[in-house]
Amino acid sequence: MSFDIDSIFDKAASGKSLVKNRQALTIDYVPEKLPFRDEEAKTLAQVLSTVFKGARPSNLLLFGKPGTGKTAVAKNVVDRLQKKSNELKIDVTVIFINAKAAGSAYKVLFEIAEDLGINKEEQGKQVHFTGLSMGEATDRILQYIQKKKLHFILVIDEIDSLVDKSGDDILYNFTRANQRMMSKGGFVTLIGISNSLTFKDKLDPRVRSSLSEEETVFNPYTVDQLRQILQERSKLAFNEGAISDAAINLCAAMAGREHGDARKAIDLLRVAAELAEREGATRVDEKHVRAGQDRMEKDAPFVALKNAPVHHKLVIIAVTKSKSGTTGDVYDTYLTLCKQVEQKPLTQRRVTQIISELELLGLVSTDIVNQGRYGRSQKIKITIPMTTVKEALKEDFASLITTATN
DNA sequence: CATCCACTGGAACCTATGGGTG
DNA sequence: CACCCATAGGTTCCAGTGGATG
Repeated sequence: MSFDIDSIFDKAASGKSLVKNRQALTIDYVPEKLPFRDEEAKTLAQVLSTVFKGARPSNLLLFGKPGTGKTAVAKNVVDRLQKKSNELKIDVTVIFINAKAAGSAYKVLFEIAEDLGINKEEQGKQVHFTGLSMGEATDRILQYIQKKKLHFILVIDEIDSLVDKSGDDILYNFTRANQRMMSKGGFVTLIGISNSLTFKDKLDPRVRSSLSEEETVFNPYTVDQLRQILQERSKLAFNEGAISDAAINLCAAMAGREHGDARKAIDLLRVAAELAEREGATRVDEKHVRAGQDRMEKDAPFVALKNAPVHHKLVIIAVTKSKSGTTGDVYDTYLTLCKQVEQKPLTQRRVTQIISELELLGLVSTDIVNQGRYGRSQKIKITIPMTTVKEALKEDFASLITTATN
């Protein structure tokens, strides 16, 4: 067992690492300069600059596919705005929230309150992490803004997930609040960032028109742009000569194949670098990028499966064991599995729901088939190799899986 | 060409958890 | 104390649905 361990440690300790700034390869990293996004940044800055004249900037929506730089541009501009406002001694309160990371609508409100410092100051008017109604929580926040006459810029990243989960009530209240506060000195500017271009359709017309007073669409990067982005990022992240041009080009090409997702490209670069370091290579090459791509493809379903709740796992096993793969058949198989492991089975309704969740995760694929007189159903297939399933589930359901393969 | 199967998928409702206000 | 709140993860109920079959 001890064959290689010393040499692994030695390699790591010898300081011959390829990466000089690992931070630059993470998703959270916001670079100083954002190539190919000057126009968008300029628009955003122009809109927000109104605040320095003491007036309310327009609300703004930023659209674009994942990895097109929306969040980075917003963070970048907003950071500078804050710095400038400190310099000029003009009060601007900026809060940046990721609705998806926050989890639920209420938690978004809670985070806003937390960041504003309401909970430290306002005795009896705090926004606790549970217990209040949404309306009450919103009111308290708005009242605070009004009382303090705050010039408040609220950036909501992944705003679509907020609306999906709990409708546009919160947005409605925030946009409407401006009309009430107008004369009294405080105001709220909302900046929404959305991945989905159809996001606006889900909004109430009143919210829609006031939320998208201005709009900016982020187009995907071209492969060539991705290449340049990766090149600049590599200069920050890697030591001189620690990555080949070919590797960068390949990264760009792979990520650009679907739509120019810079995040994916940078992820891939990072994974490739890790693999290269691990094998003690002196620089990152094409083969590491390929291996990285490979690993990312394999890892995602493995992790998803391993962390899935018990019944999701059982459903997966049922899918692999089921003969015909129709919903009814899978459900029957699932029922017997439940009996074997002494789990209380869920209803069929819930199981079909789980199946569609698994489909979203890409673990399973479904086709609707019509057997006329014999009804209409889904044909469900696993889309990942059996070995992955076995590997991921062996701890929980070793016995079921061995019988599944026989 | 109407029928009718075996589901699909929307919607309301339920329960537990972890709280709140007056 | 009585009664209210949000959320996750379920259940119950039920109106569709597409096309092979009689």
